[in-house]
Amino acid sequence: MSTRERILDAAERILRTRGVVQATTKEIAQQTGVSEPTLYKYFADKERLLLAVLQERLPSPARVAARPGEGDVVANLVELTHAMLDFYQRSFPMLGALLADPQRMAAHREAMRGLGAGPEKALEPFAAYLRAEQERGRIAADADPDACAALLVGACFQQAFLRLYAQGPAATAAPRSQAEALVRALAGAFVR
Amino acid sequence: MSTRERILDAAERILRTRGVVQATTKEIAQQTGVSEPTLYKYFADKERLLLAVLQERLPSPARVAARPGEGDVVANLVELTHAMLDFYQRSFPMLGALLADPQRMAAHREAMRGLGAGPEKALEPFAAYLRAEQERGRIAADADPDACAALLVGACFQQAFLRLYAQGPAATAAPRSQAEALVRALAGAFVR
DNA sequence: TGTACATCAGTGAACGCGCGTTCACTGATGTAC
DNA sequence: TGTACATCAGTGAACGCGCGTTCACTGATGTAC
Repeated sequence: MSTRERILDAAERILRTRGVVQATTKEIAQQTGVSEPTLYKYFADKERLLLAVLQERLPSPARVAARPGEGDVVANLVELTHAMLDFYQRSFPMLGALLADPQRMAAHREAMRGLGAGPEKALEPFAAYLRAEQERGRIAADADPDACAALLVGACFQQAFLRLYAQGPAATAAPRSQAEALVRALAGAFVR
Repeated sequence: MSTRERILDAAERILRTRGVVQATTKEIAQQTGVSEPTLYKYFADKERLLLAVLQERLPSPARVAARPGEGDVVANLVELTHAMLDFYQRSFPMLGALLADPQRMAAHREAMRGLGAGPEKALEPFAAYLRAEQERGRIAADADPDACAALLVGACFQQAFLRLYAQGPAATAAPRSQAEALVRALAGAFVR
């Protein structure tokens, strides 16, 4: 693995487990196993290093795997929701680096816009799946796929935060039953 | 207003608009209109000052105003949801100070526990309202008030974040139509 | 009422530390002939 | 094949700056007699 990748790995790990405050050049270099000047061979300054971590290691969530029309709609949604809970729990600590500094957040937003990515894109695959099932008539025709996606994904987002808040960086994964409860509560609204 | 309050005001304002990174003792003192040593007359160190801001200025959301049994359930929920969107949008930037440092988050959690408060409490009034309406038969008996609250409040939480991400610290308030869409999507599940 | 002293909010100036960053360098590997 | 040089990843040591924090102090207000 290239040194650059190892640096990003180390920085990501520190961001996740110890927060931006602790993400010093000294710490990142140490965890990478190189000297501090080496960081500057690969990144212009610390800010660019952090932005690179946030761009390259804050991926869109695992692509929605469920195939519309196959299996049970509720079961598929539970699967997706469970994955989403896990995804947000893993990536939430990194959002701290964005919220800690609006200028950094703006820089990240611009960079993501150039790539057609960003946190708002996390809702889309969910909404797309719902729309596809709707076309197949497995979901009520008057349901609002975007709003339903916002409800489910939003709940995952917050529940992930609350879990992290309660348990800290070493929080265990949310149980499947939590995803089931959320989907069941929503499903009454549109599943046929 | 006491100096202590003015210090907290200034620190809160900086946290909201410019992030923890910019929340230096120099900046806080300047915005308060006092010298830096004055901060130490009221707080043992900077960390305690920040914790005080996070404890005293990250209140529980406006108490749920809707009276169960009165008015229209959907209309009441829209009102609450709209208020919730606004509440999270205003308080989200301060979460950055918590996510930036897990130790700070742990300290905050312990302090909140002592007060019987914390971010997980934001769901409760919502769930309580739903339960009360359920007892009155205005909501389906088999609905899950806690899960429904998690969906609605969670969506507010994430939508507030996305709005801040897109617009920065000076983000405008979410339109009522957004609250309506969320409530309508969920209401099909349980409103009688 | 005046005088002597105590209390207390607030300050200017200084301090040390740790941070991000740069400098001049080394040692290994590749390349030309 | 050996020799001379170029390239390049990585480093030890140092630097300056800004941060949080402390010191010894001031000036206003309250209190006793």
